[in-house]
Amino acid sequence: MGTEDRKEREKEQMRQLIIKTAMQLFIEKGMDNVSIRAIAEKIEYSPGSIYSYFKDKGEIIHAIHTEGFEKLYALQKTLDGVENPVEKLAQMGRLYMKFALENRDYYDLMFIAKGVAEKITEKQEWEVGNRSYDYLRETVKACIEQGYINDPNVDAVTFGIWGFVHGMAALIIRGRCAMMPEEFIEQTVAGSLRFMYTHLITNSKS
Amino acid sequence: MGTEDRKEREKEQMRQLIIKTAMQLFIEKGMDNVSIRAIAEKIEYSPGSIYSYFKDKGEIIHAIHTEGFEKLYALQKTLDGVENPVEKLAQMGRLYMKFALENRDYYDLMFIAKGVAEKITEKQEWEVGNRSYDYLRETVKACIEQGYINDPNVDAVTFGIWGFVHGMAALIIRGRCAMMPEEFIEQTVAGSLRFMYTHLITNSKS
DNA sequence: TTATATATTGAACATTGTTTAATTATTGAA
DNA sequence: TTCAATAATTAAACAATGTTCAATATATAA
Repeated sequence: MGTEDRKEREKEQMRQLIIKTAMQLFIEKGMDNVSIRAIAEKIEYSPGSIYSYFKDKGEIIHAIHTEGFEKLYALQKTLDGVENPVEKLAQMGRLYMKFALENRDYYDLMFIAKGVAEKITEKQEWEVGNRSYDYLRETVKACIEQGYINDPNVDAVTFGIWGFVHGMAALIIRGRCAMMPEEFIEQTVAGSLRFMYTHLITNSKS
Repeated sequence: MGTEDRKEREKEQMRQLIIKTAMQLFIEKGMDNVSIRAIAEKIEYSPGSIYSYFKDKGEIIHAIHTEGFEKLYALQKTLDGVENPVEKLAQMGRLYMKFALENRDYYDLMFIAKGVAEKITEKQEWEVGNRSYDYLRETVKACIEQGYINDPNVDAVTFGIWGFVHGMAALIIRGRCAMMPEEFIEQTVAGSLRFMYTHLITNSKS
């Protein structure tokens, strides 16, 4: 009797519906203005019901968080064919920034928001994130090995480059760019990325 | 009759007491676990009283936020005597990172936390922050003018360097560094800063 | 059909920021 | 000093939050 299986499937469907609805509301009303009650109302269930599908609100957020990492990794994988590691690094930087600015709620949850990382205790939970980090790290490693980056410390360079792109994204997303007019941000970021890749990498090969 | 003045002074004292107490509790219990009631209890006042000194909780947080910028700028000013702009930039990076990691609650409020920047509508409120940003910008400008940095776009370089240091700080403070063991973080950051300044600046003069 | 397991509900709880009417304390003039 | 006016403080209440739980409805298996 496949009843058990169907039940399982329905449960998973309900979980997905909750996640989807939560994300919709996140985008619509901002991450901090979405209550369990609002999610429940939108799917026409009682607030209490949510708790038979998720332990707490944090678990919903964490599910979205994981979804975001899937999306980001999928984007990174589109660079698989790029042979030159420097070119790959440059493209990855632009791609990462694009992802961050076009999916601000996802990005916020993944890399900025409080109370998300804190609840991850099992190592396996970080896997989706580590996968993306390793993708960057391998590219940096190739740059070093092929003499494009003149620094033997793979981890320091990788973390630095990640920090560089994340830093700009985070400052923009969290509204810390009052020193420049809104319409200049995009070109400034583009200039920063160009500056970084031009000087950090190309120049140091000579 | 100096009664008016004294009243004013007492009011200011009370404001300071509230801010001080709030900051204490922030450090003690974490920024998100401090309620108005907790602050009130600690200073042995009723919760309602707080509201005759601050419009709302955001105003308390904003006061601490401003205090943080004063501290940071004071630190930056200790570099006034450094003549070589590259040296100054390198020291500023280390100093900034040190400030961030040793005053995580302040730093969080200043550059990461939500709902702080959003409430700042008057331009003058950004002054404390802009002062610090300009200090960095002037140093970068000097580096460019003296040929240490080979890129004419002052704003792009400044924003990029800020993003670079902020990015690492933010990732650490918000617990996104699970890919490396805790005890490696410090040396990795030091390595990243060194990498940045070595390659971005010194090399590009030639 | 009936008993058992499951899903869902709505009310309740504690905690939050905030408001407000009532109370208490303080002040300046008579 | 006394007393009215001003200011400061309080306690109670409000609405909204995440979460729990006993009661109810539904679906399943015998």
